[in-house]
Amino acid sequence: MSNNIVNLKQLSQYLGLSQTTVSRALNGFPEVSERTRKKVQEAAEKLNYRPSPSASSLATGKAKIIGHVVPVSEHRMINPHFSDFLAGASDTYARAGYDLLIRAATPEQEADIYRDFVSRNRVDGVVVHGPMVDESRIALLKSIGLPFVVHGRAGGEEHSYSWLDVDNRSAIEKLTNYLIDLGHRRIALVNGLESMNFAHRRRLGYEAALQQHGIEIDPALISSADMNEPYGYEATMEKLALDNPPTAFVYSSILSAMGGMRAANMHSLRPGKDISLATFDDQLSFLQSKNGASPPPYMTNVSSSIQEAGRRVGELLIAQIADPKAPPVCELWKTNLVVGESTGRLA
Amino acid sequence: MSNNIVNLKQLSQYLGLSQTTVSRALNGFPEVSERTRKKVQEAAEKLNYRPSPSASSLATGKAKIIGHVVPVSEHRMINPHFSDFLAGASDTYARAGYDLLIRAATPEQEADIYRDFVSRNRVDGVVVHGPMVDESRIALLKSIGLPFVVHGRAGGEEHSYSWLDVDNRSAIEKLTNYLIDLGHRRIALVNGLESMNFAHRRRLGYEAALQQHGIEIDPALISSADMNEPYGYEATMEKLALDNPPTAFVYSSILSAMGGMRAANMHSLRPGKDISLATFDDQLSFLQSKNGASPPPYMTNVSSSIQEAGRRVGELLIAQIADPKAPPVCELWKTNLVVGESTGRLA
DNA sequence: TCCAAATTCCAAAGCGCTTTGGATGAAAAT
DNA sequence: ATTTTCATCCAAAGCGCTTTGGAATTTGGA
Repeated sequence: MSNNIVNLKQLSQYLGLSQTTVSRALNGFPEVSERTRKKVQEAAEKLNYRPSPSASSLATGKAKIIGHVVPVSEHRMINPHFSDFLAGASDTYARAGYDLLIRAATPEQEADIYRDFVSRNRVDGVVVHGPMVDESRIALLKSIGLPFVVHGRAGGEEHSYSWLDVDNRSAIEKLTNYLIDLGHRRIALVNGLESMNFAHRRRLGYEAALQQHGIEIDPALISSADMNEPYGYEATMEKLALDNPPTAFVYSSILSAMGGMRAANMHSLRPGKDISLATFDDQLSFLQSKNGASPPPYMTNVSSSIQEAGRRVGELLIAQIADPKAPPVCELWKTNLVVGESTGRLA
Repeated sequence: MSNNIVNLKQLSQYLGLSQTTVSRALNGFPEVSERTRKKVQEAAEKLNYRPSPSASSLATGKAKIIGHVVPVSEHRMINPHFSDFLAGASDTYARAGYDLLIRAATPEQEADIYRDFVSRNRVDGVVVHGPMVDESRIALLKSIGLPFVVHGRAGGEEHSYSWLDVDNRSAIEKLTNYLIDLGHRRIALVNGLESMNFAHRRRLGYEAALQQHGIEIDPALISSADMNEPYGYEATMEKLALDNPPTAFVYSSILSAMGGMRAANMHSLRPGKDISLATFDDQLSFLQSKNGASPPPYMTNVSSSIQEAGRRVGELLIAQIADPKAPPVCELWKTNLVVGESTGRLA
């Protein structure tokens, strides 16, 4: 097991060739004969040659790294959703020879970090997480020319940059409509932070469904916050305590839906009988059983794999880095309604 | 808003100084007068100078990056535990001017990746996740001289490298003893993968508690697998179906404990009355309410913040990188028993 | 006043790679 | 046999930073 570090110079001396030729042989350039190329490759293998990333990055201006800057604010972006996204993305990156770099930053630092990234090419591109309704990063990234793909999308002109999003609006509309079809009229929405675009769109879907059926929108039935279990619990408890409580709940995340289940248990309300619960499901892996049953298996949902989204966003970004002039790619993923046991006809 | 990229050469020309002096002024070397240093700093600020990471990395051999290689195997390491750990670690890194790099790898690739990391200093150090009972990475990292800190620890000689671990054995022993004190004799252990060191130690703690009270260890009451919700559910259901089912359960993770709660509900067993559930709790943030109540709040547990662990491991690693000759630091974190409502005296 | 010791600064040599602009020799064309 | 091509290969110039080994200037002691 030799840990000897060999550099290009030594390798080329060993081979009796110039650095140029060795470099070209290794990087697949055509102006080197196949015979030499093979010889070079074998020697590189044998001497355990590995090019220095900083040196080649310095020479080429390419870092072979993709950046993720995650806000460290009140609403934490590093959560189970994020790790599942990463799991998908990092897999794509690894296959393509890219590394994944994470930088924690306060929202105020974020712009500066992008500048830092691009000015000295620490990374070749970034993925933008959690676009807001009022999003400023996109314009910034465009202006400084750093390749990026947005997970989600902003409002406004949508085809001027690459993004991958779930059709949040129609997903929640579907879910809400289903509950209405079951006879429910008092339907609560336990939403994510509505300053974020995805939550905003979900709200629109919810409202559209109600309006289509002439149901009045009751602000008391809607809440918006960072999606986690305790929030789902609190929001559900609160609404169940109303004089005229909802008979059905729509959750923006499986995490808050779990809190909702807990609240229902607390009130001895049986999901699917005394109360109906439906949720958007990101197919978080820690809730996934090997045999593929969607858990909690009895929960009515619309779902979309955030891990697959990570994988795909990675692909889009790498493609864009390879060809920065290519037109932006926008993908809108549809969701399917899966009926579980947590919803039932209004008694 | 100038995005002009200025390099050292241009900055020094602008200042009428040599690159040497400018570099030294910026990096706080003593052989430059305070007056020039101030002038240089102001100019750097004004021209928006940012040193190129690849260039300085090439020149110094320091990457200012910390690596995390995560296995992409059957048992996914990228899970809510991991993201919470990252949240802590990345915060430490950001403060110290380090970036966090993640590389996904199959277990077979892992050794090769470490070599790759060190041979061309892509990273300055790594954190080792999920040490196994039979751990080979530690010896490897020592031999190639890449600074590392282990989250958890391996067996064998323990003070030859830096680690931070929870006292898993005593934690689970405490939990089990508590259940025994409540009168339980049939106690199940829903453990993590026992090829991993932490789970192995937890098993030892469980067995120790039983043995202290002369309770026979029943293999049928013990299971070991990747810790997630469905597994917790399945394992619990399975054991409840035994002829002589357990009256209490110890879970290795809140994730599987949640599955256990679901199974209990399924059997209409009221936690704390008909059945007792206790768990190890990593204080995952998505289960944490703002006001600090530990959720599910009614669950008896021993807990330790994995996010804090991430923060601390980051500190240890950065300290070690700064002074590679310093002796290894080992921290063993104790846990406290928190009695909730999910456990009760055996009826 | 003069010389030794600080103090402050600089030119130039790397770090390890890529890439430009030839050079060399062999094969093909005249 | 002489010129043109083509296929191979190479020397050397960067990429942007750090750092070595002095040089120039200032300071302080005799």
